[in-house]
Amino acid sequence: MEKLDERGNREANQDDRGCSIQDSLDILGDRWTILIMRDAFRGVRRFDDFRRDLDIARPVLTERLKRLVVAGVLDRRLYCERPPRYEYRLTPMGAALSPTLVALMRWGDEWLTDEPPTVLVHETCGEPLDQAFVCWHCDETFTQSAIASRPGLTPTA
Amino acid sequence: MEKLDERGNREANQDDRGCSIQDSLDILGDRWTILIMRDAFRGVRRFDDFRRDLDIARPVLTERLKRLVVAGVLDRRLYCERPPRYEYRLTPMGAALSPTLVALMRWGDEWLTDEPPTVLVHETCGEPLDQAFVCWHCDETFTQSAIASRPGLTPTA
DNA sequence: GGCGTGAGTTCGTAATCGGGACCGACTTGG
DNA sequence: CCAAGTCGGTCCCGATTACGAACTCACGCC
Repeated sequence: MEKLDERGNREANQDDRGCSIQDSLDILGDRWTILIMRDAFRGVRRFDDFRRDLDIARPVLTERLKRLVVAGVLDRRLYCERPPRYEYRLTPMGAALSPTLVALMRWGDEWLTDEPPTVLVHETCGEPLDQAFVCWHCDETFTQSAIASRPGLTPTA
Repeated sequence: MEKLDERGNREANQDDRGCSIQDSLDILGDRWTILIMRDAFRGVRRFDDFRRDLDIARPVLTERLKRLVVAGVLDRRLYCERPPRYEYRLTPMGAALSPTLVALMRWGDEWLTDEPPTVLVHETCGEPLDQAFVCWHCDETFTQSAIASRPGLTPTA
């Protein structure tokens, strides 16, 4: 089980265990969950709205929502006592997924559609935003290259 | 099938069709694909290396790689004629997924693990990088809020 | 000639998905 | 009071899909 790389070192334990991408996918990694989160970002909160919007089978939705609540990305709260009705809201942990969703959306917009992409705009000026990497130290911004990752992910194609 | 919102407008056709998150997930949206892409970013290129690293069933891996090649995110090329051996490399389209993978990794690092997160460093200065939104117009950078999205995704929790 | 390896395919079984029916609590309308 | 509707589920069943093990094929090594 102990995996060694070609140089004989133990791979930075980013690997088979503790890889945070793997961990994230343990929560988000099926055909529906990310779409549920997308809807949650859009403001969808109620069971039947998710169901109708996604056209997902009820038992599956029930199970997914339950998992997401347990995982801590959604919060199930009573919004009406009589009759008891629940709504699902993003927790801070769930809201923190926005960069992921945005990245996914931008990728799809850029590579998968011809239609005009969804633009995110800066509220204060109305100009389009971009998602990028910043180095607060150099006060530099770049969209992709010049990144070294230690350890793990190597974004150089 | 024509869906109208409460104001009677046709929802910005971002919705049930043409949502780029949905489109992206049509390619990436199962338990394995994103992990395959993560490995590809790490430099994994050969069938059996993917298989061993992910501990994925062979037929499933075959199918996923095929889909990814058809989708255009991986390129299958012969790297040895006799015997014929193939390797799978990221295309530009595949490499463009790095922000998504990074976002996912950072989310997992922040919310799912206690271990020290993987830091991406700026190659020229060695200081840690951050992923953020930038407004080239205002020359401002922010990590989350103050974003209005037109149309679709509303990242306000 | 026998073994090992890389890249698969085939097959049988096990888990998962999706659809439809049903349920329980309550509201609204007559 | 009774009927119908809504919301948020659960239960069950048939169809997909996943997974594991075994087999294939083309070679390279000794």
